[in-house]
Amino acid sequence: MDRRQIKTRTAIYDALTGLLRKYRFEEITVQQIIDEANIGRSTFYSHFETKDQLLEQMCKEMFSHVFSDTLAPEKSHDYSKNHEDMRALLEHILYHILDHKENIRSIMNGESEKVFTRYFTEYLESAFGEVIVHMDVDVTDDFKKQRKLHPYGQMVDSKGPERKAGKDHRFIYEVFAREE
Amino acid sequence: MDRRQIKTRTAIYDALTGLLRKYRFEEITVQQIIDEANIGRSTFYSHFETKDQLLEQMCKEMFSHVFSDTLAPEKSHDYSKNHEDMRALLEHILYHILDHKENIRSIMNGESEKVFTRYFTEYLESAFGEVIVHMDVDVTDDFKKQRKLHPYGQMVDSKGPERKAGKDHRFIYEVFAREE
DNA sequence: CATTTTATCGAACAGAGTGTTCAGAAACTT
DNA sequence: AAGTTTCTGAACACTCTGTTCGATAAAATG
Repeated sequence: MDRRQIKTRTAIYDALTGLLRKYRFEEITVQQIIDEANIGRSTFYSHFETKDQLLEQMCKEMFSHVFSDTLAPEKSHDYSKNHEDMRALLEHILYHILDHKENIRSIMNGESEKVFTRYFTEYLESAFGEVIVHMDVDVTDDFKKQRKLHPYGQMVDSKGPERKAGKDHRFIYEVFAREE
Repeated sequence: MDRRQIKTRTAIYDALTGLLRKYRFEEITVQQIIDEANIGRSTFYSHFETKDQLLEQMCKEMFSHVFSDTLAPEKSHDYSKNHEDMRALLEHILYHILDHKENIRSIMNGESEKVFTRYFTEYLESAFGEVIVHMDVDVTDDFKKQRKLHPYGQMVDSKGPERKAGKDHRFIYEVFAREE
C-alpha cells in the first residue's frame, strides 16, 4: 500500500477519533474531519464514500485487531465445550479491548454506538458461537476499577442482581419488544 | 386554543407517527412531515423550531398522559414503602402504556429511541423515586404474550437468568462504562 | 535517474435539506 | 362585518453533501 494512502487514512481515523471525544458522531461534519485531518476534500471521498462508511471501516478494523489472534485458525479450541477455555478467551479479548479503550469510549456515544455494538456482537458470536456466557467473569483488577455506572446500563457488582428502577433500560426493551 | 392550531398540531403528530412506522427518525425530513400532514412549510416552523423539538414535545405529551393520574397529588401513597402499592402502580402504568403501544413502537427505532428513553426514565423516577424494583413483576397475561426478543435486550423468561453471549448489550455497557 | 504511475489538492458545481420571511388567503372571534 | 389570528407557499440564504477535473506532488518502477 502506498505510504501516502496510509498517511491519509490514519490522519482521517485520528481526526474522527479526536472529534468523537468532543462531539457526538451525528454532529460531526465531513468538513470538520477534513480540516482536522489536514487533507483535501476529494481525498476524503476517494477513501470513504460517506461519513457512515468511515465509521463502519473504523469499527471493522478495530475489532479485526482485537479478535485477530483470538480467531486464528491454529488455536482452534472448541471454546464452547470447555468452560475454562471460554473464560480464558473472554479475558483475552477484554485485555485487548483495554488497549483500544480510548477509541472505544469515543465511539460509544450517540448514533455511532450502534455500529460499534453491531460489530462487537458479531465478532463475539463468531468467537463464542451460541454458547451461554455468565457475565460475572473475573477479569483483571485493573479492569474492575473502571466499572462505573453507565447511563445505558447499570453496575452489576458481585453482591447480587438488584436493579434500580429508572436506570434499567433492559426493562424497557423487554416491555416494548418488537414483533418478528 | 384555536381549532386550527389543534388541527395542524395533531396532523403533524399523526404524520410523524405514520412516517416512523416506515422510516427511522433520522431518515425523515421536515418536508416529508409537511407533505404527509398537508400543511404549509411555515406552519410547521411556527409550531416547532426543529424536527428534534417536535419529537421532544411528542414524547413529553405522551408520557404526561400515561403518568397523568399516576402522579396526581391526591393519590399520594408512599409507594416506596409499600411493595404491594408499588407493584400496583407499575401495573397501572404498564396498562396505560399499552394504549400508546403503537406510537411507542414507532418511536423506539433509531435515534428517537433515546429521547423516548430519557422521558420514560425521568417519569419513572418521579413515580418511584430511588426505590429498587424487581423487574420480574407479574403483569397482565395480555401483556406477557407480547414479550419477544428485542435486538437490544433479550428475553428473561421465568426459567431463570441465563444469558446469551452476543446478545447481551448490558454486558457491553458494563465493560465500557464511562467515567463521571 | 528518468519515467510512469498513483495520490493529493482544492476550487467549482449541483443537489438536498434547513430554517426564515412576508404578503395574501382563510378561518376564527366578538 | 370588522378585527384578530393562523395558515399558505413561494422565495431566499445558508449549510452540508458528494462529484468532477486539471494541476501538482509524491511514490514506485526499471
